[in-house]
Amino acid sequence: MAARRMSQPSSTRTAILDVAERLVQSRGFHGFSYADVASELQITTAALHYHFPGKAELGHALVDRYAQRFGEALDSIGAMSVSSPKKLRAYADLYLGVLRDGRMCLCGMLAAEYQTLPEAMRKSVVGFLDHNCEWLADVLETGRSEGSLEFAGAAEEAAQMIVGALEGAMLVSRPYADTQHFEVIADRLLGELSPEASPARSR
Amino acid sequence: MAARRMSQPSSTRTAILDVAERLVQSRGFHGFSYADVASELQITTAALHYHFPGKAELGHALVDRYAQRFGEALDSIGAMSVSSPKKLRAYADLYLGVLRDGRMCLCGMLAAEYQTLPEAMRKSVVGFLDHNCEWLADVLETGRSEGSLEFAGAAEEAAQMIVGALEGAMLVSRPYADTQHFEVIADRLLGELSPEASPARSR
DNA sequence: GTCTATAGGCAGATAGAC
DNA sequence: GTCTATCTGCCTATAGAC
Repeated sequence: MAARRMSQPSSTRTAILDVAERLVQSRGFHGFSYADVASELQITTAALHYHFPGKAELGHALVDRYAQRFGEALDSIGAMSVSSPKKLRAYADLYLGVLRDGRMCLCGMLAAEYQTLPEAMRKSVVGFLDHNCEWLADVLETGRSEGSLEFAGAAEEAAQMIVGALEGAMLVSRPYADTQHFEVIADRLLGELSPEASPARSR
Repeated sequence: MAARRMSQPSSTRTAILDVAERLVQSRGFHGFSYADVASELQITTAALHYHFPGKAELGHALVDRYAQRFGEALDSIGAMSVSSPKKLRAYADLYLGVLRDGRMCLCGMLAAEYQTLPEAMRKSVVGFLDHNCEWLADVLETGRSEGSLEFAGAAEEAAQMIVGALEGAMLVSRPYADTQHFEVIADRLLGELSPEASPARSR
C-alpha cells in the first residue's frame, strides 16, 4: 500500500474504471456507453475522454487492472499454507464473489465479445486465461504429487477444464439470478478432484 | 418435410434468419445491425423491417428457431439405439459442430448479454437451458441405472454441470481459434462419467 | 480537469411510392 | 415485398473556454 504515492491514479480515473468495470461485467463492452459512466459519476463524457482517449483505451485499462487484481488474488491464495483442494476452493470462491455481485467474470464476458474487441484487449483477455490455467496447473500438479488431488492426464488440460467450467457455470447461472446454480456446479467439479471427500458440499 | 406447404416461411425470411443467426453467434446480439444483415443479402433495412418489425422480434424468432432445431437434434440423439455414453458424446459433438463454424452457442452468447436482452428473448434463453438440462438428466439417469455411466448425486445437478462446462468450454476456446481446446475439455468431462473408458480420447 | 457546444456517424425505425 | 427518403436518437469523439 506504500506504492500509492508514485503515479497517483487520480480518484476520478479510478472511479471511472470502477463504474465501467461493473457495467462491462453486467452488460458487456458493447452494452454500455461513455454517457452511462459519465452520468453515474455526474461528470460529462468530455471529462472521460480526458482520462481515456477512447473506449478502446478504457477497455484495455479495464482488462489490465482486472487481470492484475486477479493475479494478486492468485498469489495470495498460492501463499496460503493450506491443502491444494482448499486452494482450489478458494479459487472457485473468487468466481463466486463476482457472481454474488450480479456480475460475470470480466474476461469471460469479453471472451463472448472477443470477435468485436480491439486488438489490444484481445491480447489481454488471452493473457488472463493463460495465467489462470498456469496457476491452476501448478496447484493441480502439486496436489497430485502430494496425494491430495486425483485426476487423469496432464495438469494443463485439467486446468483448462476448470477454467472453462467455472466461466461457463457463471454464464449459465446469471439468467437464473441464483448463485446456487453456480455453487452446485463448482462443488461437483471440485469434488471430483478430491479423493477423500465424497460429500462434496462439505464447506 | 411435408409440413412445408402451410405457413410458407418465405425464402427471404429464412435468409434473414440465417445471416442474423450467424452474426449473433459470432458477434453477439448487440454486435450486429440491421444494416449488416441487409447489406449481406443485398436488400435494404426497410425490407428487414417488413419481415421483422424490430430487432427484438428478430432476436426472439432467432432463439426460438435455434431452440427448436436443437430440440430436434436432441430428439434424434435420444431415438438412437446407442449407449448413454455415446449419446453424451453425440451431445457434445453438437457443440463441437457449432464451434467448428467459428460460432458460439447462440444461447450461450445470449446468456452473456442476458441483462440487456428484451424480456421475450430472456424467457426463451432460459427455456433452452432448461430443456438441455432435462434432456441430459434423462440420459444420465438412464445411463446410471444401466451401469454405463457413473456419477454422484442428482442427475439434474450433473446435467447442469455438463451444460455449464460445455458452454464455458466454447466460450474460452474461441479466443484461441482452436477446437482442440474445446475437445480436450469435452473429453475430460465425458471421460469422468464413463466407468469403463479411461483412455478418454477413444473416438 | 472539467465544462459547453458540436461534429459526424450509425443505430433502429417509419412513411409512402412502386 | 422491396424500394427511396427521411427521422430521431444515441454514440464516440473533438475544439476550445474556464
